[in-house]
Amino acid sequence: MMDTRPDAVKLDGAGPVYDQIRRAIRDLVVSGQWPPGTSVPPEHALMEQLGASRMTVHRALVQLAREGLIIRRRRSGTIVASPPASHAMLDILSIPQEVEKLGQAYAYEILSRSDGKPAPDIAERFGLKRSEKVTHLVVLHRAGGKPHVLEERVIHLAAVPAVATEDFARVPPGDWLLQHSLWSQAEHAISAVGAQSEEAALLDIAIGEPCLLVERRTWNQDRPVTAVRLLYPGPRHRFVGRFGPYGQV
Amino acid sequence: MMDTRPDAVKLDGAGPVYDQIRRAIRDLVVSGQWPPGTSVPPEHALMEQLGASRMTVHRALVQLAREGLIIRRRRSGTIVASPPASHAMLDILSIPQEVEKLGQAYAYEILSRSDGKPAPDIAERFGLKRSEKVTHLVVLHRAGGKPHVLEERVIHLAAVPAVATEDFARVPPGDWLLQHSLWSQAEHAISAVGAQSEEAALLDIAIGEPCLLVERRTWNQDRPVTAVRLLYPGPRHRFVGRFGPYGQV
DNA sequence: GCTTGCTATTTGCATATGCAATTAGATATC
DNA sequence: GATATCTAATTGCATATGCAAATAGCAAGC
Repeated sequence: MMDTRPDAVKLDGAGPVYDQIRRAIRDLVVSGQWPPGTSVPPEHALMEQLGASRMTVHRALVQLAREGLIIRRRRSGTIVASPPASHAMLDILSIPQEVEKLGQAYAYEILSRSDGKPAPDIAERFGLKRSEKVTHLVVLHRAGGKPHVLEERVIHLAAVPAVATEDFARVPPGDWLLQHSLWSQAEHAISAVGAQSEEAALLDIAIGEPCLLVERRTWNQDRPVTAVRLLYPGPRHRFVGRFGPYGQV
Repeated sequence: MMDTRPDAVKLDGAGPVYDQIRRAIRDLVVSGQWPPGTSVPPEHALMEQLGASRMTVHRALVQLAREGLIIRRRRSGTIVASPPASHAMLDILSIPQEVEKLGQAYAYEILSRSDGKPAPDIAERFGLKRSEKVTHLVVLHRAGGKPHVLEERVIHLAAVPAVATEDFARVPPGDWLLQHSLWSQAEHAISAVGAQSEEAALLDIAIGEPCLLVERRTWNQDRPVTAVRLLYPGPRHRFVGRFGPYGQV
């Protein structure tokens, strides 16, 4: 057995007791004073040491377990977890918000629209059956007058019937959908591609210029709602995320 | 006042009661039966309706509130929240894990190493002061014999003294650091760039070919630990993440 | 050695109880 | 009408209690 004499848990008197306990233990873990594998004192011991009831200690520990900092097993006790494979959290803002955050003027333009059964190339690009009725849109978003991102989207009429009577004159499709549709699952994929000729022309860059491609598909209870390809030109654009181990912010 | 007659909460008898309640309400929210703004019945009402104690109901509601699905205020009651700006969660695996997941053989090679004060071009690329001592590494990771990703990394000697005596012969630097260093903050940036000549040669692609560039910097309590640039060739590579509204999985 | 079963430890869950904090809405007062 | 005050609804927190479930470690039996 390893020596697992843990440094004492110290409360700071600020806020609810269960949260003081939670923070105290969290700090011991993230500061490395309790490295992974350290055994956390059992509830009864903490209860005595801290003068709190077992349920209060329990509440703190349950929450830490849900956050992934500790692992609890009946009879075996509680140990500090190893930091899991991290997730990078990237904020997904709507495009108008994104541009506004850059401090630039936002504008958009619907370049094309078609309704009904999809053309073969579109069906293939989005993995659609030819029989599924969709609305297909190409939208150019501008920031400060310059092309910011090229959006190509299909919206499933079965999932969002209201799209048939919407012309997207005032609100771009992404934002409109947030208001007029529901989704329960989404999938993102981020990759780098070279701009094709048409895309390059619209984005005002050279053919083959590297672009960030974000492909997002959303479903509501396994029924597809919308799929979108967002093409961001070159090194101009980057996704940034900040986070801590154990998935914290 | 809006009509806020909520559909009944129904338990399914599977697992702990508090979790049945949590799931039942979560499902009503994510399915849209309780749209944002709907008022959730007060604890006493749910308690009677479900035959559970107030603390049990409370536990479910507290958890839903922490997950951001509902908003609770004393006296005002509980309402369904609006979905927040989403985040895309991307799994960040270590590179060996990443390759293994692809079902390919993993290998890596240290292409260069230098210790001490950084050369000017390196200092600039990573935003270092000339006086900070670092170890600078270039590593090529292969999957199934082919170049998978080119890694360029600096490790701060002040934060990780042990790096001075490690040759990374058995474990690549990224994985080694997970074992031998602590971090409390990290920042990712993902962008698309064209391969420069040297990079292209090492990755066995054409100059200018689009690549995904992941730049990650980590700190421990505001002191820099390591910074890395990972260059993934072309459309071969994509980051994928799945998630739901309200930040769920 | 191997398996089987017992026992004590530790966490998990649910309840009942009581009080504190917040505040919407009603009421009283100016 | 405006303002101050009160009241009651609602959530937040902590405790005490009891039992259930899992299981590590030990003991007994083969």
